[in-house]
Amino acid sequence: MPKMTLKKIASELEVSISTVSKALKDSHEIGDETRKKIQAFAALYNYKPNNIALSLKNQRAHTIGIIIPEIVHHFFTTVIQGVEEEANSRGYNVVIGLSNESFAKEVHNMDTLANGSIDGFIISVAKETLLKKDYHHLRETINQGMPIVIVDRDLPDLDTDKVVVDDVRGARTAVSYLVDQGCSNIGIITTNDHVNVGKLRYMGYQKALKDAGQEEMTQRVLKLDDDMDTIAQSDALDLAIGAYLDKNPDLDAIFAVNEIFAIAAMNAVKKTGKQVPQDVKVVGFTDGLLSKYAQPPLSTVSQHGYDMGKRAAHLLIDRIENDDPDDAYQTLVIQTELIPRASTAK
Amino acid sequence: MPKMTLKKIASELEVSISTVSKALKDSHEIGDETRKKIQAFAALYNYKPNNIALSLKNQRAHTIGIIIPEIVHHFFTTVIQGVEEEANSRGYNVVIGLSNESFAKEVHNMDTLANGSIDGFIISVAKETLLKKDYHHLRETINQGMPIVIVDRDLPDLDTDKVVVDDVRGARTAVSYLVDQGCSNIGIITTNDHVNVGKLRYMGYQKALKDAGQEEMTQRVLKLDDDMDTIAQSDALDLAIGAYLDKNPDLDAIFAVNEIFAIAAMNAVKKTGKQVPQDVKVVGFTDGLLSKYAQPPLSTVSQHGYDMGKRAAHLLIDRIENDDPDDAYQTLVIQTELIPRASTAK
DNA sequence: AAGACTCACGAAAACGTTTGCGTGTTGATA
DNA sequence: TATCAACACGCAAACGTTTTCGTGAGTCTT
Repeated sequence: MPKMTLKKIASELEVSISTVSKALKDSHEIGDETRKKIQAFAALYNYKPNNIALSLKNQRAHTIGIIIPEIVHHFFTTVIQGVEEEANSRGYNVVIGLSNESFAKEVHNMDTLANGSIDGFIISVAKETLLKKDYHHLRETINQGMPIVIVDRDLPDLDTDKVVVDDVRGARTAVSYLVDQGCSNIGIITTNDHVNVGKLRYMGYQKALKDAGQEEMTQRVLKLDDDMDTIAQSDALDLAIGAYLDKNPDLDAIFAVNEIFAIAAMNAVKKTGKQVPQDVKVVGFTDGLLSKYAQPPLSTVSQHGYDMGKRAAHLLIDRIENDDPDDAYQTLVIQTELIPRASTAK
Repeated sequence: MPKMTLKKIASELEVSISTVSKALKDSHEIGDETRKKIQAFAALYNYKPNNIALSLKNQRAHTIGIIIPEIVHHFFTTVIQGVEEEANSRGYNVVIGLSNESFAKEVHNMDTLANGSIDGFIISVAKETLLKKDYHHLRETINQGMPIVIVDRDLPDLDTDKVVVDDVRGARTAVSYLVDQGCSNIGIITTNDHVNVGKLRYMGYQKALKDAGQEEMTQRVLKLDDDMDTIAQSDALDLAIGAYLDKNPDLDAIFAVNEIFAIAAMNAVKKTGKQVPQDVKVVGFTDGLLSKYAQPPLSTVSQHGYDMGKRAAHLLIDRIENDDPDDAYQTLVIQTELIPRASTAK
C-alpha cells in the first residue's frame, strides 16, 4: 500500500478532509462514532502526516543543518553526536553537509540547504574560508533571518552565537603540567599561523613558558603545514619531526597541537633511542582513539566535542523557537580538560 | 531582508506569480522587458526557490536518509563520506540518524524520517535489531514504496538492494596470508556468534586453516562480548586477552576481527615480553587510523567503506529516479583488500 | 410552536511552487 | 476592414496539511 493521505482517507470514508484531520487530533468537534471510525482506519493503514506539507504550512522544517570540514575525524564526529542527540530529544532532525575544508563546497552546501529545508545552521568553517576571510555566505544567511551557531573554529567579526573552546588556556594548562612534571626544555609542534587553533595553542604555550620563567627558543618551535595531519603526508611528517628532534637533542618534553602530530612525535622520539615518558614526555590535543590506544597512552587535552555539539544545538534551537531578535548573542567557552596518561608520567 | 518568495516579487513588480515563475525559468512566454526586470529584481534580493514547496509539489525531497549504529566509528564515517559525495554530486542532500545500536532508536528514526522528508534510506542496522531479528520497520517502509539499501550488516531474508562486504573471504585471505608468512599456530579473537560479521569472519578463519591443512583448536578461539570494543571495557579486554595469551603460549599469529581487538592483542603480546612481528604476527579487520598509526603499523583487512557508501547511494538514487518496481534487487559484494604492514613482516 | 443553542461536519484559505490553459491585445494578412 | 495568428500575460489547480468560520439539522426553552 502506498502512503496514506488525509485526502485518501476522506474519500474512502466519505467524509471531508477537515473532518479526518480533526478526528485524528481528537477534536471535540467530531462525533464519537465518526472519530473512532476514522482513527481505526488511519491506524490500520498506518497513516502518518506528511512532514513536507507540515513544514510548508508551519514554515518550520524541524531540521537543523550542520556543516563540518570533515567527517572522518574523531573530534567532529563527537560534535555531530552531541548535536544529533540534543536535536532529536527536541524533535529535530539533522542534515549534514561536508565542506572538505573547501570554501566553494561550504558555500554551495549552505546555499542548497538554506532554502526552507533547514531552520538553522551549526557550522565549523573550512580552513580555506578562514584563509580567505570571506564570510559573505554566513552574513547573508544571518540576514535572511536564519540563525547560525559557530562551533570550534572562531570567526572574529561575525555577530552570532558561538560555542568555542579555550585553546589558549587549554594549551597553557598542558604545558604548565609539563613544567610541573619537571620538564625544562619543552618544544612545540604546531601548524602555520593562519590556522586559528594552531596559533591560539601556540600562544598558550608561550604563556605557560612565561609563567614558569622559562625562555622560549625559536628552534624549539616546529611549524608545519596544516595538511600534514593526513595519512598521505605521514612520511613527510615523520621526516620533519625527525629533523626537528635532531636539531633539539636536549628536549625533555613536546607539546603537539593535535593528535597526529603527538603520535608522530612519540614514534620519532622512540626512533632516536629515547623513551617516552622517561626521557621525553609528550602531550597532545584532541582526545581521540589514537591517544587512548597509543603505547604509551598519550596525555592529551580533551575538547569535549560531544558537549560542544549539545550546547550548540541547544543554543540554536532556543533561538529558532524564541525568534526574539534582540536576544543577545552568546559565546559559550567550553573549558578543556587535561587528561594525564602514561606519556607524561614522572 | 527576510526570504523572498514569488508572491512578494510579484506584488512588488505588479505582475502575477506565474509570470514571475516563468520569467525566472527563461520561459519564452514572457516578454523580454518583463523577464529582465524580474530577473534583475530576483537577483538583487537573492531569491531562491523554497525547497519545501518544491518537494511538496514534486513529491520528491531530493534527500536521502542514512541510519547508522554509531558515528564515532571510522568505518561508518567513511561510508557516510561516500554516501554524501555521491548524493551531492547528484543533487541530493543527506540526513543522518543514529541508532546507537538500539532497536527502538532505529525504529523511531525511520518513522520520523519516512514521512516525506526523505526519498529513500541507506541503513546499517543496529546490533540489537540483528539480535531481535525484527525487521518490521524495514518491511513497512519498503511496502510504502520507499526504497532502502542495506549496507554492511546483511539481513538474510529481506528483499531489497544491498551493499555488503565479503567477510568470509576477507578473513580467509588474511589468515591465509599469515600461513604464507610461515605461521602455524594461528589464533583468532572474535565476537559472540550473534554478531554476523564476527561469525562470518570466524568462518573465513576456519576455511583458511582447512585450506592450509592446519587443525583448528578450540582453545585458540577467543570469543568476546561485542561491547568489548569500547573504551569503557578496555581493561576487561586487556584482561581477557592476557588470559588468552597465557593459555596459548605457542601462538605465532593472531587474527582479530576488528581493529580494537587487534591493537589490544599487540599490546598484550608485548606485555608478555614477545615481539610483534618477530614472535607473533597480528592482523586486524577495518582499516582505521589506529591500524595506520600503531607501532608497529598493523596489517589489516580494508572494507572500503567509502566505496560502499558511494555504491549504496548510487543504487538508491537510481532506484528513486527510475522507480521501476520490477527492476530486480541487487546485492553488491565489495571485495576486501589485505593491507600488509609491519605487524606481519617476516 | 418559534426562537435560541448545541452538535457535527464541510468549505476555503494558507504555506510556495509549477504548469496547462484561457484570454486580451497587437500586428499582419486577405 | 474583418479575420486570424502570435504574443504576453493571468487564472487556477495541484502537492498535504491545519484551522477558522459557516451552516444544516436536531434539541431545548418558554
